[in-house]
Amino acid sequence: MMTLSEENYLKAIYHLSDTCEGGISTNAIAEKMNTKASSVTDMIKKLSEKGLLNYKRYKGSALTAEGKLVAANIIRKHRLWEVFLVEKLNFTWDEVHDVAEQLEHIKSEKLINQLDEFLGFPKRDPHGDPIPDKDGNMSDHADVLLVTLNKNDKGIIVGVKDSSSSFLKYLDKQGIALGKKIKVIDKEPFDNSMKIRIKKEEFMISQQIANNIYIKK
Amino acid sequence: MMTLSEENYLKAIYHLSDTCEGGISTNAIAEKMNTKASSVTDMIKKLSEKGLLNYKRYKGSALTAEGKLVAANIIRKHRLWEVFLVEKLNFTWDEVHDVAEQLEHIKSEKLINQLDEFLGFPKRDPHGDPIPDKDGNMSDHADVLLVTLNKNDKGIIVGVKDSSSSFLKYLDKQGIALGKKIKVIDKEPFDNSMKIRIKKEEFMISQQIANNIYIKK
DNA sequence: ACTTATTTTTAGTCTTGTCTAAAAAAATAT
DNA sequence: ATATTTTTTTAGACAAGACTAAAAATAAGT
Repeated sequence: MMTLSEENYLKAIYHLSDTCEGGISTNAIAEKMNTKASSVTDMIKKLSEKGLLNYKRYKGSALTAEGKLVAANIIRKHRLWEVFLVEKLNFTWDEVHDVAEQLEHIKSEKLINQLDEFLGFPKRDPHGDPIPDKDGNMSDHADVLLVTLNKNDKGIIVGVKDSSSSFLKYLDKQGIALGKKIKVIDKEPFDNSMKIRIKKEEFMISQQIANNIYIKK
Repeated sequence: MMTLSEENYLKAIYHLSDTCEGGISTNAIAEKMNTKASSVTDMIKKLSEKGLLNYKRYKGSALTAEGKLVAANIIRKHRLWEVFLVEKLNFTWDEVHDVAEQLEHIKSEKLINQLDEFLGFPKRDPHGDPIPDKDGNMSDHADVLLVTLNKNDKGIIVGVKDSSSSFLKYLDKQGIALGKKIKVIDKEPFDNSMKIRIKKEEFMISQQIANNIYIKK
């Protein structure tokens, strides 16, 4: 049986593996977990002994197949609960994260599979992130970041990279939501800011914003 | 903020206060919590310092008003989740307890109030136990145990005292469910076993069974 | 009342997960 | 190549919550 802390470490390492290739550094984990490197070293030893990750002193860590499966399962739970909160309990997409962070640790196979069915086997969470299946497989974010589009390109908004409450609230205010059609009216080469059109309305967004929105072309 | 362990102690003491009047003994708590008396002493001190219960060495413990409120809130969450599991996720009434035991510790005011609304503000959980409102008030079990009925008495099954999986499965097998009309055909004075009728069907039940079923006359 | 039994508390230890401070290994710079 | 900086690990300590063993307070028995 997995402790709460172990689960959180696995999840963090899984997410870090997405961006960085190769072994994950102890410091990177410490930063993500808001803890100290020495604490990470201890936990890494423990997870390593359990066969959930591979690690040699002073080299980075990498999840084993089993470790990945456990992590994907936690993420599956997190994202299914997020769908539940938004679709059934009227939460907004910027409110769900903290609660899902708790719910993801509830242990019951039946619970999560029934929840999946109850929600109609959703493929994405409210932020557009893919929901892994029972075996940890999920449709990749093959989609592209808005910032990579050029003048006159069109697409559909399918996800966000940053799920912070403040970012999501900004999007709500601008009328930027998943599923909306978007067209790049103009792009400023100097700072990569762009003028976009959503539903007849045109406005400017900075590169920082465009860098956190996924588009399906 | 309340730890998981503190919450479980409060809940246990709250439940014990239902049956026993007066201060709850350290040993009684230890037994209910499956732990040792010495551990209970430590926790009692902690809860006492937090103003959640009153205690003097070698005397029993009793929850303060605030302690009761906290406990009732945990029970509220537990029972609402049980309703959710049975009504929405197709759990049977003997499967819900362990999962609800985990879910009851999720911290989010909004979550529980939205869940309450989503379920249609239920008044009872799947075992017939009353669900406290936000202020900790709940309709009492003014109902009577089946064992107290006499020959030819009639009533409606409204709850169970024992919620163990084995007991609930036995009831399912016998066709004994909440809401069913019941009539006492005969009662054996020697061992208090009774012959009862539910839906034209008559059968015998022992005192032990009759002692764990609540009836509304 | 005084001895015996029970209950409760204290004292000290253990585990998990954290921390700080210092040592060791690896990476970088000159 | 050697000195310096950065990263990682070790060593030792601490808090929460549990345990065991023993002491202290209360209750019961005769």
